[in-house]
Amino acid sequence: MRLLAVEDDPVIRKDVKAALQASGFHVETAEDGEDAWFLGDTEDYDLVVLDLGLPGMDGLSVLKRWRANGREMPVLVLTARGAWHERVEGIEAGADDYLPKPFRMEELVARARALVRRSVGQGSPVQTLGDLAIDTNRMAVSVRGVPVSVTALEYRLLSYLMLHRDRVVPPTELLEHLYGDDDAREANALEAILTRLRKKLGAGVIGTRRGFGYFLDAAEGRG
Amino acid sequence: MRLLAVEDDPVIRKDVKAALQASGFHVETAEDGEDAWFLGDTEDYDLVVLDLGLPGMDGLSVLKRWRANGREMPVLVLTARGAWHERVEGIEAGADDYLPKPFRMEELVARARALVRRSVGQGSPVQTLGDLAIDTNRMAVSVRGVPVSVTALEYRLLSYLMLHRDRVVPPTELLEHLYGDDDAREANALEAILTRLRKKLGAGVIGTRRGFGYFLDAAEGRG
DNA sequence: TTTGCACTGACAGTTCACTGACACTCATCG
DNA sequence: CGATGAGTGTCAGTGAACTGTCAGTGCAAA
Repeated sequence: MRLLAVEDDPVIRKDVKAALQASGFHVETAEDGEDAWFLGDTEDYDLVVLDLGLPGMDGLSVLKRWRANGREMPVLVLTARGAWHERVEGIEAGADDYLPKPFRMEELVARARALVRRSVGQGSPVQTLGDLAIDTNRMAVSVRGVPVSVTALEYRLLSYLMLHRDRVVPPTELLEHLYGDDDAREANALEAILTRLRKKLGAGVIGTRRGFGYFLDAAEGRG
Repeated sequence: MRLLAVEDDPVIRKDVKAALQASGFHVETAEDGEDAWFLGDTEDYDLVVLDLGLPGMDGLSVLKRWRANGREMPVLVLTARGAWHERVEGIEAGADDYLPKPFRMEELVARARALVRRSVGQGSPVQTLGDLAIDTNRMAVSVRGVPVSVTALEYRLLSYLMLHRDRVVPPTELLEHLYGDDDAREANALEAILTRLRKKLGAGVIGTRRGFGYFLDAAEGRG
């Protein structure tokens, strides 16, 4: 899960980042409206947490410009306490949820998860790409219809690649997703998981772009 | 059965909670629309009892937002006496049943049970999966037609797995369902119940997906 | 050819789930 | 009131599955 947190207060920003990272998000941050707008417009995030009170371009304007440019990622807006007009304007500008300050970190995490679940979990719980199929309800994986037994880490790695099927995912990002910053492992741990997973799935499912990262190979099985 | 009761009047809330707990529901409560919406959007309930007259966000808005977000749990709406327009609006907003105030607690319990039964079993109170059969009226369990005597906790665990037969249920969720957030037990308590239950049901009924959770094994007895 | 990233198999430590034993609580009954 | 038994949580031990590390190999890019 790739997430952008936009918050100008360095203390809150640090706390928010820590809490979201602890619950498995890969968190990037922006401090002002200009940076936020640029990142949100050029990068692909699964979720954006956006403070409305920002220096430079204010949050509402950022959100409106994203939506005007067709950026559809879910956005969770942080508003000052009691600022009802901000909430209404936020919803109208295209926010998917709002959270009034001050808030407990657990609440932020819960809402973030709910938003992601909602945006991801629409439609069939079975995602397919080429010969590969992942049933996110049963945590089950199959290739060409044949069930493949995968472990917890293997499954998380695979579903992350499936979620970001449209790009090459760097190993650092995969490591962060699997372990978080807290207990970092060596890069080789990731390679070990990949080796085992490839042995189970067969060749050609997970591709490598040397120096950049890994990706799901859609060409396999041509469709 | 996990249930959310939304009611601002503390006296009624207490009575409702007591009555529903006495009939076997695990009851959580919310006092205003904001809390209700958040809980209903982030937690998984088997039933919601919702008073329409609430401070903050009113009940109808809460219900509409749940449905707009794809939350499908059955909702029983409580309306003021004679407020016909509220009932109509409630049904249109996605309520599954309504109950005009004042009401007798027995009636509330009866309707709550009916709603859960309707949403779970398609009319029949007996649900089957593979060799397993659960009679939700009698709280009776049988395997291959042979009655099995189960305790209260075992039954609740089993019926919850039956309710969510289409997915793997994490142990944390099972713990929440069995005990609620209030008095948490160690994960081992769950495993103890599972061991006893499996001994009664025989092998192959309840499956484990290591690192994810538990599920009812439909393949057993093939049908 | 050189360089360095990526891959692999083997191994060992760790974690996870399961299980039996025991203790505690509570209701029932004499 | 005390005995009894069912139900259930906790503890501790076990075995198996999982996974990180290591050491060595392969291979792509420059």
